[in-house]
Amino acid sequence: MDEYQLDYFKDNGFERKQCPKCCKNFWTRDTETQFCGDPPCVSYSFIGAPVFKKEYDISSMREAYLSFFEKHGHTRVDRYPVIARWRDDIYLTIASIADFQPFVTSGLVPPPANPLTISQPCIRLDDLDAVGRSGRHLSTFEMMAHHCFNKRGEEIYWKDRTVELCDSLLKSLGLDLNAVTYKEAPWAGGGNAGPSVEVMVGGLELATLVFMDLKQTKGGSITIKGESYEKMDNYIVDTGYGLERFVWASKGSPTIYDAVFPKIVNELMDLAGIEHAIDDPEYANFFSQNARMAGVMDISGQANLLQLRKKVADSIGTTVEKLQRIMAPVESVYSITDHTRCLAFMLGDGIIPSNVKAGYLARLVLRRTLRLMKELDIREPLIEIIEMQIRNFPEYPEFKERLDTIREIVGLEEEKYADTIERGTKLVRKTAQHFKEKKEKMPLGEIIQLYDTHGIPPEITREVSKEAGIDIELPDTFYSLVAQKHSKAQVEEEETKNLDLPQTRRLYYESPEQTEFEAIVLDVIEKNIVLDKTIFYPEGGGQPADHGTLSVNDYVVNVVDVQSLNGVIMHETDSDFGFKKGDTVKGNIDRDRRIAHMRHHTATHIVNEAAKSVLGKHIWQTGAQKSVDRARLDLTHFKRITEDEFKEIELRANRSVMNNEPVHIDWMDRIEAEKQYGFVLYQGGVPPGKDIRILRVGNDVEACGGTHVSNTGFIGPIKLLKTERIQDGVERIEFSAGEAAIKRLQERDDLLNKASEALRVSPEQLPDTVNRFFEEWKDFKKENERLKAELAQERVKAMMGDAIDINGLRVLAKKIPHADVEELIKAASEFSKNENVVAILASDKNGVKIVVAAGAGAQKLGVNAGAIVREMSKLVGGGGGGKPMIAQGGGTDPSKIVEALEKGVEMVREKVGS
RNA sequence: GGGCCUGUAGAUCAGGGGUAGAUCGUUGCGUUCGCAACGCAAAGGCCGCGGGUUCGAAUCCCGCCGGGUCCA
Repeated sequence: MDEYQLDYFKDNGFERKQCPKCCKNFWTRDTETQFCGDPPCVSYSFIGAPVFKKEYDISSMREAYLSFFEKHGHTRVDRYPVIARWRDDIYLTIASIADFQPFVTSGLVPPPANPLTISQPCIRLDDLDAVGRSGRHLSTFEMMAHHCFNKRGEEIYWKDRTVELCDSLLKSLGLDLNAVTYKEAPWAGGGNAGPSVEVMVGGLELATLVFMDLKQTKGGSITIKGESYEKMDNYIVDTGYGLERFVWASKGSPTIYDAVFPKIVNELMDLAGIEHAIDDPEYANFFSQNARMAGVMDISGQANLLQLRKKVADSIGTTVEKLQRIMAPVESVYSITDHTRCLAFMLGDGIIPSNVKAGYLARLVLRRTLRLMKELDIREPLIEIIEMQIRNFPEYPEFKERLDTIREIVGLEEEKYADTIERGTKLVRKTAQHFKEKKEKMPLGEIIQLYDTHGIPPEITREVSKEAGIDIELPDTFYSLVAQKHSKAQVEEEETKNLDLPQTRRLYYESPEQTEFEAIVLDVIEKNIVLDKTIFYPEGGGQPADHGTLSVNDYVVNVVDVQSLNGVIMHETDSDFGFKKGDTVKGNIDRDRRIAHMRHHTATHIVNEAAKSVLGKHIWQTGAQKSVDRARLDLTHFKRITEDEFKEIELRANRSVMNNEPVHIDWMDRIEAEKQYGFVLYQGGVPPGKDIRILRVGNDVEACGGTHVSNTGFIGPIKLLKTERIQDGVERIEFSAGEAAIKRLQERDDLLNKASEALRVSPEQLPDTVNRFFEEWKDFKKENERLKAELAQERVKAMMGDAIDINGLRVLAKKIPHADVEELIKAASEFSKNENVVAILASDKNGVKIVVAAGAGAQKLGVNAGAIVREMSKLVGGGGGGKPMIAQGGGTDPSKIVEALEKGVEMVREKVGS
């Protein structure tokens, strides 16, 4: 491939070589260099031998990088949040280029500056197992980058300049340029691809320079890894320089953790009571060997970890056990250091822990950290360590602002985790006991079930089971087995048809009050009609489509749905009457429906703002739906909304209505709007396009494509109906606005009135009266029970004489009119307290009820109450059963009661003879 | 978004179509100068809510509400 034949390489004496180990091509200045520079072909050589002329910490390295690129014509851009709110395809920001996807990279929206430089905090949780152990893995890192967005014919710079900049940056840091190799590594990901080079120094990949110029296209002419691609009109320089790796390389310490967070590592070592001897040569040797070896292997998974331990132990002449004893706690400290930094970013940027979506990832990291802390017996509250991290980031003052909320969240999460573990431990103990008694091993399925359903990590299951006296085995592949359980077929992505039609002019934006219009039919696709312009609002942003009519002359059809396909609005009708291209149609929308939607939509913004002001800045809309008579709004919140908060939100929302605030709508450039208002704009999702519609009501500013009232007073009353917790960390508020709110209030009054009328009291007295009734009802129930028992005793006394004698058994067969089952049971069991008796009782309440009870002596003779009831019940058209001592049954045919009683007696006679 | 588990006495939980249970706690009595401990006894349940199936539902089915948990 000539993709990599750069003039820059040629002019600067580079040579292209092929690595004899991995057979990949690379470029170097140094004629001596043999290998590509990438582990496992080479191992780390920078440990103990820093590659730059001085040491940098995070801040100074970041500053050195950004100012270098500023000096070379780039504009510095502020970092984006670690939660990717401007995207709906990923939860976390995983790379600097993610900030500019999809609209900048696609060319739809111009970049905030071009070329630009940024240091973007990123979170990747894929290799969580390796963090702390490999010496180099981090869950959270800053990707320093410079990006350049080129258009065909308007190129700013491309490959040569990019490599040149990289060279000069490294040189400015004092690197001997002979030490760099540029390894060819074609890149593909996220629907894009292109050539790329990895910048290798001392065995460490310091940066990747990606030249993104291909996009995945069906039938594209270029094939990579089985996918077809074609050239893009926009081609992008996408670089990624690992800030932490640069710091590490500048220090040459045994691990990246010691290089990046020396202070926090030390404090945690103290808290864990570990002698931190990284300055001790023997100790340092352990870790540098470990890092070197780990650098050349993939260590995810237990089996691989053991393999690594063995290699390291062999190379320094010690045992695996000793190595494990020394390394494991320190590795845990490293993990905690990394994880708490991750949490500082996640919580600092407003992720609320939850059991779904990004919130789940935050909880995952949080619980993992708590587990590690427990293993090390660190008693310090987690929040203290997170605060330590936050103090360590003076460059992110926004974290300090949120500290109170973060403190509360972490406290709650710690409690929740403790609860889960306590519940879990009990459950494991019980399960273990169960299998111990059965003298069986605990099946793997059970252990998976404990984790999957109850969140108990397998390690805890093992530990607790051991205490309970049974040993269990855990396969290395435990977590992949869990994953398997959840794996399912991928959903086919819907193919969007491309209509070859112009975008429909949206009259509903131009004159939102209008309810009638004329337009020309551009196309008819089955029952769908496309017009040149429309006032019909297509479903979107949680607002349902308008309904109404379209007519030509006297012919009228109903519009039942309206959808927008890439800006072309389709009016679905309930008739296939032949509208023709070029017809002029008259359209009318259902005005009441539209107005109800508008009221609910604007009200949603107001309630959102009110909730934010009452509950806090962490409140974020995760979904919303409007209809004619109600709306719902889903918000991120870490605990239940209390009654008082609920009322306060309602009050503030209505104040906003009573203030009759104007609603401002402006079309703004996306980048401009983001700069001015921040990502809070994207409450209702991310709209496509260069220009976005900005809606301002009071303090609320959102990107919104819905139809809105022009002044809040038009909304009328807003009645909050209820809150619901739809997921952990997500609260749903339901409310009605305008006429619908009045109707809701009237309905509630009706309910109240009906309830108070039923009890003949005024609504004010209702609570007290209901309480009294309930208490009295309970008393009567008890009284009733007692009386039934008494009655049963009396009946038994009275009926004794009616019993007939069958071979020494006294058998009582009798119909007790109107008695319910409970009475029969009480009487029968009272009677059968005597040894040699059988009670066969029936009543005609609600069909037929039958109860048979046999005394102990009768049972010995073979009398079975259950069997008798079964036979008797058949006769009366039902069924029954029970125990030999007492059984119940019944049927629907009271006329057969006498017959059934005779049958019962006969069955006793059969057993004991006459 | 997709699963799985779960709701029974004040608390922790058993039962899992046929008379609602255990332990702790509570109250009373006994023993004691008194307490603890012990013994005896009692009170305490719309078996989350609403439907359905059934002669009969805490139990089975459906829906709702609440709690927990895993995955993407």
